[in-house]
Amino acid sequence: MKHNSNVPAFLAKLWTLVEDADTNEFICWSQEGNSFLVLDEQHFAKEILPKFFKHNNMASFIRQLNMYGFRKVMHIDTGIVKQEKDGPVEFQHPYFKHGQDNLLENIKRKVSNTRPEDNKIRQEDLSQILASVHSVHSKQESIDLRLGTLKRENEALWREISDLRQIHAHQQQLIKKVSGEPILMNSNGKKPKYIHQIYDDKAICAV
Amino acid sequence: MKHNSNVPAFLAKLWTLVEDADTNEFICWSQEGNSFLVLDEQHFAKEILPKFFKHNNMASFIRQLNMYGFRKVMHIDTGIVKQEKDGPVEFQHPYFKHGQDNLLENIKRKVSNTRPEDNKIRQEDLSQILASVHSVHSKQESIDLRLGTLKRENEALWREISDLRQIHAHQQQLIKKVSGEPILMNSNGKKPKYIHQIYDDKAICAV
DNA sequence: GGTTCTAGAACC
DNA sequence: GGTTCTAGAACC
Repeated sequence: MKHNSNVPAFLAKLWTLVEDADTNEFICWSQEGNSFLVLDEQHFAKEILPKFFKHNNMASFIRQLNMYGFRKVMHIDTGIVKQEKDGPVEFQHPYFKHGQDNLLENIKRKVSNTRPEDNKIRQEDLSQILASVHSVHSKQESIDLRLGTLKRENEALWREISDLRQIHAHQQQLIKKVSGEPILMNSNGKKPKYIHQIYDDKAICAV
Repeated sequence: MKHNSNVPAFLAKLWTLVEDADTNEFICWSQEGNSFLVLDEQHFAKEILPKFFKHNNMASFIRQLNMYGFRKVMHIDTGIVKQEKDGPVEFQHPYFKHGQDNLLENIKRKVSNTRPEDNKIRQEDLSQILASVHSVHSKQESIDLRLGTLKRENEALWREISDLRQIHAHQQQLIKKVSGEPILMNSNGKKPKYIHQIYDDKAICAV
């Protein structure tokens, strides 16, 4: 293995440990070479681990293995035979294989605080969204009020226009009767534009 | 200790284990009696644990302790003296005290999936809120359109009324000129109600 | 990045 | 509720 490679210290030490024939009594490659076995857990933890790491706890060793994506190899019981409780522990990683130290650089330490940060962001999002909902809801209420006012005003306007048109028609009739010709001009000298003409080409939906 | 009490099996076994003078060599009360010590972790795990539990793993024992709220007692290093790595492990719980088995019933196993459920609920809330926001937003857009339409219609109506009033006024003048008296009645025989009278007591805000 | 204590989650 | 494997988080 290249010692100047970018392989983390833990992986380099683990590789050395498993490769080293002197410690094969306690930790070694499996038959297939795609996993490693710890044969005497107690002795391995107390005697071998401190020679490579700053502790002698199997738990810390396993924590590191999991941190780098190693998985314990479960020995499924084939039928009746009960799995021996004190058998060797076996760990495996797709890029940790006998004789293929070039794969080691593919093993990545799991990065922390991805989920905690996500949760915090989610919390902030939640607050922002709630504030936004309340804001939109308030505006909607005021718009609804305004809409109701406008609608009533509008209806009143239509009624007044209806009334005014009738008055106008009656006056027209009256004037026609007395003068013989209708008056259609307003003060601007232009023919008035009726509302139904303005909206002839637009659909007016009900409120 | 009452054997018919509602104390979980783990706590009952742990209490027995710590109390039992025969195992004091491996697990016993601390001097003050407010914590317990495991003196020879390796022997304790492999020889004592399986006599009380269905395993011989210190990790499983510690997992249970944590599950019931026990905390490891940390031995702070006073200054220069380095803490011995292989000293006894010590665990403590406010309701686990020498000679006070009546307190045991206060020790509660931590219930699981409180946080996961919270997160799931939060996720569901988030989805519902987002859907709600989109719904309200859509409605707001349609109301805005409707409001714009009504506003323009309203303005056109005001203009037409203005025109009609002018026409009416001119006609009045004309009729007055020719007949000597004004015509104010519409076809219903009632006096028309002008829009400014309807809204005299209401403030009309701008859109 | 390493070590330690505690917790989550799956399985029994 | 117990056991096991893995992960979170704090501290170094």
